[in-house]
Amino acid sequence: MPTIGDVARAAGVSVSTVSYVLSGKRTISAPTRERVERAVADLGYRPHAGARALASARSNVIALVVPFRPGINVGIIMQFVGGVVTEARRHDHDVLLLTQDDPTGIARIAASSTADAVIVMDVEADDVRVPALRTLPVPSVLIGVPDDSSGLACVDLDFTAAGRTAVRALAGHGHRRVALVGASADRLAHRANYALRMRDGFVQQVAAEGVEGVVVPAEPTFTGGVDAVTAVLEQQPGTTGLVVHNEAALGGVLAGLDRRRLRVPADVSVVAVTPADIAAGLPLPLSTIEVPGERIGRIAVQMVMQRLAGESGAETRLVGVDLSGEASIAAPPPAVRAAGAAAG
Amino acid sequence: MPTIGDVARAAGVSVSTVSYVLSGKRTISAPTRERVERAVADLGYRPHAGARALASARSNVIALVVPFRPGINVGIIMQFVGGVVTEARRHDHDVLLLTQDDPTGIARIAASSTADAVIVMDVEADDVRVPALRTLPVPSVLIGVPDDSSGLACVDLDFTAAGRTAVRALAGHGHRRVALVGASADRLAHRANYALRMRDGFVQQVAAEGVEGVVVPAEPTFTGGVDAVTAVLEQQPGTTGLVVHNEAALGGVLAGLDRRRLRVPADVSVVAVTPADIAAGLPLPLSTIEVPGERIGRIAVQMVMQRLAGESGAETRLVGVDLSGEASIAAPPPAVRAAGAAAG
DNA sequence: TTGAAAGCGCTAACAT
DNA sequence: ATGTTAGCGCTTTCAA
Repeated sequence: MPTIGDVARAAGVSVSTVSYVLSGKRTISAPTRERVERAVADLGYRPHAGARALASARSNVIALVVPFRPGINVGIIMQFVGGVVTEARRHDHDVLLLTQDDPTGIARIAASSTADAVIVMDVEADDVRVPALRTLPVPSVLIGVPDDSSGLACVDLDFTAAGRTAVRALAGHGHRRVALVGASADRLAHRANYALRMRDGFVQQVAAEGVEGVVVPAEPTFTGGVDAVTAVLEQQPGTTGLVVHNEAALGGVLAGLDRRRLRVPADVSVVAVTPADIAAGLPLPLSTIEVPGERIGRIAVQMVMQRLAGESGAETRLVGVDLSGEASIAAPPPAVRAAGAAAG
Repeated sequence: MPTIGDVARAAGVSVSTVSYVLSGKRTISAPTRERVERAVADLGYRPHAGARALASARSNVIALVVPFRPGINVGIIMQFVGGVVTEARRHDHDVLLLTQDDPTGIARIAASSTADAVIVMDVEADDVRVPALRTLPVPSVLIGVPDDSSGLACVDLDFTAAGRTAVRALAGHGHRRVALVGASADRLAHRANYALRMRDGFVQQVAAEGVEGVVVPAEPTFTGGVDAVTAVLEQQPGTTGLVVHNEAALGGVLAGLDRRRLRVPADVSVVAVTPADIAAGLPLPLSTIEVPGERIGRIAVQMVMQRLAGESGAETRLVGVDLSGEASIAAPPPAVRAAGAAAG
């Protein structure tokens, strides 16, 4: 591999000139720049990443902590990751993968200057990693919002708004009994922040609308969705509106309804909170509140870059929600509406 | 951040002694080692990754090229990635994420000594990246086998054997008309190697058993599975055995059968080629040929480590398959069997 | 506008 | 068994 010295020799300049041509931190005469650029191209020169990191105290690497535990919706994870990697490359950074179950990973990466910053996915409300992030020698950005977000940079979809928006839409069409088919029991037990906030928004708007509502966890599998439908109808007979915040269970939910001869939306209205491509793969067009995973990943990187540039500190950014269309929302069937009113 | 010099001073030894204690490349007296280790712990010292990479010509990073294109089964991807990261950490390496659609990524990472080796996932039969891998200045390992694997290190499930095993099991139970519900048309068009080899194995064994078979692509969605069932029954009426090699469509396939009142396995036998956890999430117990994604990821890392140690060169490792149980395989229904025999 | 040279923190000869 | 020191390849003062 050629070094910066080889390039300098080939171009007939000093190594510092080559360095400055590459970094653009000094004005260089056009002829000199050209000679250097030609030499770089001819030799196929790439700066040695380690040497650069050592001299500049910047690795140009972002560490990303990805959850691999079961009960995780892999689809949305991949979207986040894709957004992070793409945006990082736009800022000339690479992404280093860390897993949740490597407890010392973050500290190791930061203390060894392997990465300039850390992005942590799937943050729990009382996440044990959060206190350590506050004292980390490199900036960090969380995807998700812990209970105590003081001093932290967080970004996520506004799940509370998602819950409220979904219920508002259903209630607006006359539904009086609604249900949230949400994250798995395991995720709730771990207090996954998105699951809690979704539930809060759902519950708040149920109260605000004066309707009845139940919250049912679902395993992120086909079977989980089928079982959730059963649970909903047992726990709250006459439910006509479903909010499904569990992409992996969505197929099962629709199958469960189908199996009971419940048509969507004639008998039951459904609002899906899911990445767009998952919704597109389902047998029915669905009214969807999109979870823009890729976009959130990109924002996380932008927040990292701001912090590496010394701008801004603690901040929570909640991406707004948007309910697309009325493909799977309609008024509840008259019979049930009457029954619901009678029961209420 | 403390440096190796700070540790040396605190322990009252030279920097090289600290370095050797850390690397274990020299025998150190017990008392000295203890003093150094204590100083390392007290100061919370971590070697600077860039400095180490510069001095040792080793970054201790493996680059992993992950596909993010649509039509990809994210579940299996995540399994590979999890296996790679876990095993890499066991060997004191970190994993850098590269995406398929960063065409210069591999060359950049290798030429800049950012990574010591590259693992490439989702290799296509005539993958354009393959020639470049042969001349890369760092070792590479492919997950998947291209048409011309000369000079390369490859690992994958033995998909040909998977196809044959599935057909053999179905034919052994008396099925005369079988179908492969495989990868998406898009993946086939790109000549994804696993899809081709699965198809080859299926076709070979269909011929060997003297039965009839069709191959139907399926989009990796619920709808894709439903549609595939329709296509199978149109293209080959009386089909009683299904081999499904498309985890994301599996739920849809079962739903499609259910919708036609075809019971599994009383009317139709099903062999699923899928990661174990996907099969576990489905409404029926399925006879499964497991795709051991995590294990293959681990093997890829082990192959990397061998090559970094200077051992072994070109090699293709095909992980053997195993058909678990007969939960969803039974003899075909008599009526159909007779019809099949009549038609054959 | 350019060059010379002092580090950055570590590894691995080369000494002893 | 341990210490000394010359680099590794780059960035960035300090000079000119």
